[in-house]
Amino acid sequence: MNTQHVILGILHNQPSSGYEIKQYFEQYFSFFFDASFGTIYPTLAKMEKSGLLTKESVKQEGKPDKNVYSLTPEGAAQFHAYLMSPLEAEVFRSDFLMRLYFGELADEDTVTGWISSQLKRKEMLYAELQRQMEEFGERISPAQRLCLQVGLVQYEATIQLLKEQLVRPE
Amino acid sequence: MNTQHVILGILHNQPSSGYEIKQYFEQYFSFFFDASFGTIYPTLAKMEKSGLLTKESVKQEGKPDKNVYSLTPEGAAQFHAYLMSPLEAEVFRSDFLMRLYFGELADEDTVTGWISSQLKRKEMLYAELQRQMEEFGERISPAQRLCLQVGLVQYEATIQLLKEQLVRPE
DNA sequence: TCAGGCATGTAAGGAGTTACATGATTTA
DNA sequence: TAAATCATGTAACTCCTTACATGCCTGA
Repeated sequence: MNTQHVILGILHNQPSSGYEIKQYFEQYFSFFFDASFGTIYPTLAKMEKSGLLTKESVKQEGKPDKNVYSLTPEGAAQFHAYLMSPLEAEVFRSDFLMRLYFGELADEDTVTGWISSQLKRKEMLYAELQRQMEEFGERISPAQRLCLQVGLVQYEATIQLLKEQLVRPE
Repeated sequence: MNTQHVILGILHNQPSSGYEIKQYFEQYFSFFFDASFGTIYPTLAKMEKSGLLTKESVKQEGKPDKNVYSLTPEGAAQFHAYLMSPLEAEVFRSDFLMRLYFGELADEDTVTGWISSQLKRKEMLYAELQRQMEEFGERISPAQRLCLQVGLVQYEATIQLLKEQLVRPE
């Protein structure tokens, strides 16, 4: 799974510009994927060149023009091929856990600082997912709901554990 | 946090060869970090060149020679500088969640297949963490124990949710 | 008039993977 | 003698990020 696959998926739902694709990432699945403009724009250009997308310039009122991309039949086929390909392993890399692992080498206050800032982050992400579940929970597909739930239960479990740890460290 | 920092941490505990460092990754924190030989060996060479490590060739009985690396004072200083630097955000990229998100575009059996293979993976990782907790739980530091616990509670929560989903999909 | 949002792009570089290449020793 | 484990390394490539560059429009 790479940026190209995600772009295919988004454009399968509706034609969009690079800017809109980035907003989509941030709104709907920032918790398990992200990509910068420095990836998105070159990827779109490459995909158009290889025939997966078509570009159309669209004029807007009170805003700059935008390039709206749509899937070609080849683009749609490529996306379905991705969905049929073997599931890839998740990538998880945690600076927080690495520091905990080597925590003996730092003083206690430093370790507590890591735990409380990690807790704060998780709480913010959790609140954002809850907001999304309240806002979209009724309208989205069962699979999309499960997607949100996976995030929610993971954050819940982590938040609870980290809170306990701060109350009675040991 | 990158491979260099992790190598510094491991060598802080004990001098090791590249091969041993890789084994260490796999045994103790494969669930939140990994790196291939193609990263480890060039990184070790670079670190030696820049004065963070010293290399010593060690002969072994019934095995090829190995290059054992040790931290220099500059290496130790660099590691402590890393521990004092701001905590970085976790990186999480999930092919599984991405597919769920676009799940309407695949048929129901395919989605069920993703869920059950994801469940199987998580169960294996969970079993491995449990084994580690039983084997090392008494001997490791509180911070290292917390590290394992974070993995355990996240996997537990996810496994439970995915199981429910397979029993009564909706 | 200036900050902020909208919009697109490029260039340089960092970090990592996979595949290849080599070769010793041990065990079945 | 073949497979598995131990051990080190390189080369090509992929993918991505950051920083830079540009410019329009809106609202305070």
